[in-house]
Amino acid sequence: MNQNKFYITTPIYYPSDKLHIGHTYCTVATDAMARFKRLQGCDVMFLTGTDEHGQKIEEKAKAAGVTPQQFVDNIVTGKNGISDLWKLMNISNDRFIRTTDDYHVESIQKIFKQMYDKGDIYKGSYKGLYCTPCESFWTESQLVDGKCPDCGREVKYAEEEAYFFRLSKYADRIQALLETPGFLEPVSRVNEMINNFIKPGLEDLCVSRTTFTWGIPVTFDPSHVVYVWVDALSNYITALGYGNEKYDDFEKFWPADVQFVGKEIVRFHSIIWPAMLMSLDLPLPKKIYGHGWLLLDGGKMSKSKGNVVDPLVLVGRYGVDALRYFLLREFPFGSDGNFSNEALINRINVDLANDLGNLLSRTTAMVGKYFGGALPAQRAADKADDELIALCSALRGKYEAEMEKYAFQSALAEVFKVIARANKYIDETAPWVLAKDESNAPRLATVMYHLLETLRICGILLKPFMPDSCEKLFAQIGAEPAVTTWDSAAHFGLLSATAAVTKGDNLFPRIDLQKELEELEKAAAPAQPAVTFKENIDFDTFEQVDMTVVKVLSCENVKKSEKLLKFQLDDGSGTTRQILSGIAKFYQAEELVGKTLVACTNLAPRKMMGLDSCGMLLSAEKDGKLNLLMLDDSIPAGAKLC
RNA sequence: CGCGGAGUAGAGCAGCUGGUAGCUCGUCGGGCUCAUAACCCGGAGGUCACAGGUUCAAGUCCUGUCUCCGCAACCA
Repeated sequence: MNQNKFYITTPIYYPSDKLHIGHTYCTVATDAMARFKRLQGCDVMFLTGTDEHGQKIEEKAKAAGVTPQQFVDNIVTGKNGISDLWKLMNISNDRFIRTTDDYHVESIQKIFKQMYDKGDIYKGSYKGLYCTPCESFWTESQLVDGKCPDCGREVKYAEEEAYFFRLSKYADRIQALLETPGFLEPVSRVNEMINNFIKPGLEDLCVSRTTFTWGIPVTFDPSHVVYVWVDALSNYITALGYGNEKYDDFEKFWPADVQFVGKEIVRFHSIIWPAMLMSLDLPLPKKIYGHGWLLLDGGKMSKSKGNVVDPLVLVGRYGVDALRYFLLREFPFGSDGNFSNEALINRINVDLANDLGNLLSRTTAMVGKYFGGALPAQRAADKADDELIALCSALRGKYEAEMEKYAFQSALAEVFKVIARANKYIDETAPWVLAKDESNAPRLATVMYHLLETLRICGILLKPFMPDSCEKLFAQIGAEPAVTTWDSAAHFGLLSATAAVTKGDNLFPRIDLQKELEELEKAAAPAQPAVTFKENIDFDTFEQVDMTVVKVLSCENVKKSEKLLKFQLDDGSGTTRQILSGIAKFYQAEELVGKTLVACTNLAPRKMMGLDSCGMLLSAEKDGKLNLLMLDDSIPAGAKLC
C-alpha cells in the first residue's frame, strides 16, 4: 500500500448543456487540492469526466436532430466545450473519463453481471401505479390527487419486468457508515441523509430501464439498459482499470481519498455508491465531501433567471488565476455562497492587486532602484524583523492544517495575513528613508531580503491556487526551482542572498469597478437575444389556433403551488372553462376577477397539480416577466380573435 | 405539521464544546510616498430575527413564533 498516494475525484458532469460557474467551482477546488497534494510530494491521481448516457440526452439529441453520441461529443470536445473549459481553467486532471468510452462500457457490463451473480441484482417486476402515456411508474406518495404527477391522467396498477439492486440489504451498514465521523462532510449533510433516506427505510433500487436505449445494455438481457447512476458512479473505479484492460492502477489508487460532490448528489455518493462497493466487496472511499452552491442574488442559478455566469467571459477579462482565487477565497467550501461580479472585482482588487501584486511591485521596484536588481551580501538584523520572520516560519503549518480540512478560504486567509504584515513592515522600516544614507545599505538590503523571502514562501503556498501567477512571481524575485518546493516553504532564508530581481509586469492589474460592472452588463445582455422572430407560417396554420375572448368569473391560487392560478372563465359557450396559468408571481388572484382576457381554447387539455387546464391564457413575456393580455371590458365573451 | 439550511454593524460573512461582539469591503479622520490613486494608523456604526425559558453568566443551550433560501412538485 502506497502511503503517499492520493486519489481525488470530481463528479462526472452531465453534458446536456454547457457547464457554468458552479461546475467550474467544484473542478477548481478539486484541482487546487490535487496540486496541493502534489506539492506535498504525494503521488496524485485526479479524475474528472462526463456522464453521457440517459433519457434526457437521448431526448435532447433527438430535438437537435443528431445522434446522442454526436450531441455529447459536441458538448464535451466541441469548441468552448468541457475540454476547452478545463484547459482554460488550468485544470491538471490526470485522467478524463467519458461513460461512452469502450473500456468503461465493458467494465459496467461486468460489474452489473458480478452483482447479479452474487444475487444482489435480481430480476423482479416493477409493481406500481403506471401511467401509460408517460411510460412512467409512480409510487403512492408521488401521485398528485391520486393521479399521474406528470400528466394528471389516471394511473393503473401494472407490473413491468426490471432488475433491482438489493439496497435494503445494506441499510444497516450504510447507516453505520454515514455515522462514521469523517466519512461524509460537512456533518450537516449527515442528518439530511439519515432523516430523508435511512429512517424511512431503504428500498431496493430499480437499476435497469427499458423505456429508452441510450445507455449500456445489460449483456444477459439486452432489452434493458443499465440505470444511469450505476453507470455513472462506477466511473471512479473503471477509470482506474477495474474490469478492463485500459488501465491497471486500481490496486494502487483505490479507495479514493476524497470525492468532491455537489450537495444535490450527496445522496447517490453516500448511500448508493457505498452499497454498490459493498456488493462488489471493494473498499469504500475514505471521504465524501458535499460542497455548497454558488447562488446568485440569494437564489439558485438557472437559465430562466437569465443570470447564468459564464466562466469564459470572466477568465477573458480577469485571467484564470484571479477567478480561481476568488472562487476558493470568497466562499466557505461546505456552504452556499453568493456570487456577484462586484464581489469578484473587489476581491481581485483588494487581495490580488493592492496587497499581493502591489507588494511584489513595490519590493522589486525598490531592489531595482536602490541596488540595481541584486542585493549586496552584507546584512544588519533588527528586532523589527522578528514578527515578520516568525509569521513566515509558522505559515506553512497553519496553511497545511486548513488545507487538510478542505478549508480553502481559511488557508488563503492565513497567507494573506502574512502579505498584509509585509506591507506593514515596509511602513515600519521605511526603506526610502534608509536609502538616503549610504551607510544604511546592509540594513536596507536586509529589509529587502525579508520582503523577497516573504513573497517566496507565500508564492509556494499560493501555487496550487494560482499556478501561472506564482511562476511569474518566482521569476521576478529570482527564486530558483530548488527554493520553491514544499520543504523550502518551511524555512525562512533560503533564497539566494544575491538573487537577481527584476521588476516585471504587474501580476494583477487593478480593475475599475464601476466601468467593469457596466461592461459585464453589456456582455451579458446579448445572451438574452434582442427580439427574434419565428419562421413564417401559412394562413391555414395560423387559422388552426383558436383564440377566444374570455371573462374571469373567479380566480384563486392553487394550494401548494407558487406559480399556478386557477381560473374559472366565461368563454361565451354557456359552460365555464377552467384554465391554470403560471402567473401567480405577477398577479393577485382577486384583482383578476371580472377582467377580459384572451385564451387559446383549442390547446389540448392538460392536468397540472391534479387539476384540469383546458387551454392557455395569453400573456406577453419579456425577461421572465409575464403580463396577461387584457382587453377592453366592452368586448363580449366568446368573441374570436382573427 | 414532507425534509434540510439560514436570519450577527450599510453590504458580505466568522463566532466549535456558554464568560467583556469579531473579520473583509464601504464610510469618516490622520500618516507615508517605495508601489498598481496603492500602503500604514485611528474613529463611527450592532438591543446578535422575535418571544419565553435554563444559568451567577447566552448570538452561543432549550421551547415556541415569524421571515428567507434550497430539495421535492409545478411553470401550456
